[in-house]
Amino acid sequence: MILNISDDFDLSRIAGSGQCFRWQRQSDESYRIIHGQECLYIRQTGAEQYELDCSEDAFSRIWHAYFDLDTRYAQIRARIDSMTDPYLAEASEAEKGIRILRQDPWEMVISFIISQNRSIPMICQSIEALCRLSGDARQDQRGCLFYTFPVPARIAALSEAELTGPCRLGYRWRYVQSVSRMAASGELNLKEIDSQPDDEARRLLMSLYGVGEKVADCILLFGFHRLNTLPVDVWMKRVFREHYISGYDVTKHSPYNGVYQQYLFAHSRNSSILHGKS
DNA sequence: AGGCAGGTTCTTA
DNA sequence: TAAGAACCTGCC
Repeated sequence: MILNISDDFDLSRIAGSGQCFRWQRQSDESYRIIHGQECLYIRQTGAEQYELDCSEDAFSRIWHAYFDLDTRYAQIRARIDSMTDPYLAEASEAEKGIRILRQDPWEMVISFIISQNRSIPMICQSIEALCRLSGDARQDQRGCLFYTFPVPARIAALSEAELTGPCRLGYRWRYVQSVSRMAASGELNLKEIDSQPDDEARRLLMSLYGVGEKVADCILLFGFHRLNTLPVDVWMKRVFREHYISGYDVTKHSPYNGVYQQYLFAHSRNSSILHGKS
């Protein structure tokens, strides 16, 4: 189907934003996206026009929500005051097109535990191996095989050798196993966490083995769509150090601290790659 | 070849 | 309560 989107929507920026690890750029410029039991190919075909290889029905059932199309990111950007916050204004203009996807909470828990101390390509490799090992094989619209993200019990059933070998989790394998066992037994209930306010949900996530502040915040922002959550990693520390000497005012950026973080994070990485830092 | 990376845990004071 | 070491692994 052909879709018109007038709000911010940039596939390559979303793909590179560090929130999703199962987007694959194809040779024809489209992206293959795996989400739940589904696989989607999407390609930009005009200024505001996109081609999706799914039915109208599948789009309104699944992908509309996944891309968070009910949220107006241009409006969220418009709240930024370029007089008092020139750096965020610059970053949001440069990185316009990023959205916060509504991804599966369980997938986000495991993905961000795996993400610690690693680069994006390495995270993608590990997740792909994990899905290949314990997800369900399915065939996509183009006849290619893809693997769904494994449910807790399936990950819990994997051995140390499988988690450290093909999945290359290293010392993180214990974290992944522990959380998977808890989720499989019901001791960890993500729906229940989702019903809690931000600070309580954060506290519960941080009680999990292998989940510290940064990972908990990523899960809140990308898994539970808590748009006011501000994950702070080395890139954000650099932003604060170099551009917010007198302090970063979270109150001023509420309730969209998480969205603004995405602009600042992406801009920091992109300009440092441009200037050959890193 | 040794340091470092998008982080957390565990140990020690 | 806070600082420091250890941890997988790949890359420079």
